[in-house]
Formats: sequence, C-alpha cells, structure tokens
Amino acid sequence: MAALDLLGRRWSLRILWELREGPLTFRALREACDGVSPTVLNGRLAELREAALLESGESGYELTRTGRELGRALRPLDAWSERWAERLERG
Amino acid sequence: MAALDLLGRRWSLRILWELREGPLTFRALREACDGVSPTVLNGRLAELREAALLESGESGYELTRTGRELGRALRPLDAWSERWAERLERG
DNA sequence: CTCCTTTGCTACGTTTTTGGTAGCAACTTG
DNA sequence: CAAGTTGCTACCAAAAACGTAGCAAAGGAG
Repeated sequence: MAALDLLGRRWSLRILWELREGPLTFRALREACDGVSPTVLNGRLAELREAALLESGESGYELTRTGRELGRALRPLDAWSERWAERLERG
Repeated sequence: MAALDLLGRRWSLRILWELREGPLTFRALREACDGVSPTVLNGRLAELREAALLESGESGYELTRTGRELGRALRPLDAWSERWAERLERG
C-alpha cells in the first residue's frame, strides 16, 4: 500500500522508467522527463533514494538492485499499455 | 507513456486497486481510499472512465475488461512490494 | 592562473492540483 | 409523509508542481 502511495506520485514511475536502460545525470534525467522542474525532480529523487530504489553513482543516478527488480515487475505494464493504446486509437 | 501519465496521478492506481475484487459504490470507494475528497475522486473516475478502465454499472463502479487486464498486469508489482517492504523493515 | 562549460541543486513567485467540509437533488425504504 | 442512502457539485484552504533564474563546485582548455 505504501508502494502505491510512493509510485502514485507525479514523475515517480516516469523517473524509474527513464532509468531502466542505465544511469542518467540529473540534467539528462530532467530532459528525459519532459523538463520537470528541478525542484520536483530533486524531491522525487530524494524519496526514491530513501526507498532504496535508486542511488547517485559515478555516472549519474542509477537503479539499485531493488529498483531494477521493480523495473522487471513493471514489464507487464509495458505490454499492457501497448494493447491499451491500440484499442483507444480504434475507439 | 500516456499510461505512465495517467497512472502516475494521485489515487489512480489506488482506485483501480480497490476495485480489483469487485464493484464499489462511490461512497464505499471513497472510504476505501482513506476518504479521498469527492472532488478528486470524481475527477479520477472521469479520467479512468474516459480511458475505458472502469465504468459505472448496476452495483457501483467496476473495472472493464481492459481494467481487469491492467489489474493482472499489476500483479507482479504486488509481489514485488511485499519483498520490498520486508527489506525496508530489516533496514 | 583565468575563462568557459557542465554538473547538481536551491530560491522564489505563480499556477495547478488536492484536501476537507457542507450540502443538494434523486432515489429508496418504511 | 419522514428518514436514510446514493452520486456528485460548490467552495475555500492547503499543498504540490511549474518555470525561470542562478549559485557553488568540479573539470577542461588555453
């Protein structure tokens, strides 16, 4: 339930999503997220860091093992969303 | 990506979650979601209805087929969150 | 060293979203 | 009829997000 609360905040899911393929710097991550305001980005990063989902490493922010596991748990969502998009387009 | 935007709004995931076991009335759904304000709940319901994830039926709000599919896609997240909670507790 | 760039990040004022309470109109029940 | 329940809107206060500017630190180039 706490997970739903954490992930149900704006940009949380998106940030994790953007980091799925590897580390990104603060600024790169910002651009990837449609230019979120640094205030919010920093806030989310703090929360996600506290939740041990990501950490600040050598080459920017990157997912922890737990974070990558979450990414894997989110894969079905990816597949679902594609089917969903198709249906919406057709009406 | 639109999916992340829709689901990354406050209460969206929670609402879908609460409906996973069957229909709930507006007021019951409100209580289930820690007493969200009706303003927000109604807004989310409108969005989710437009996204064809739920609909207002005989015995309250209930998931559509697509909504239930999303619920299934979210199952791994459930399993993950339990492991995650355990780890956080242990430090 | 100085100059320039890039980094992570904070300040701050505006806009948007959410929260909370009250309550209405429609419907059922007795 | 009165009394209860339903979905939902109005209203205002609080919180969150946005957007822009800019700072301090770190690195490289000349």
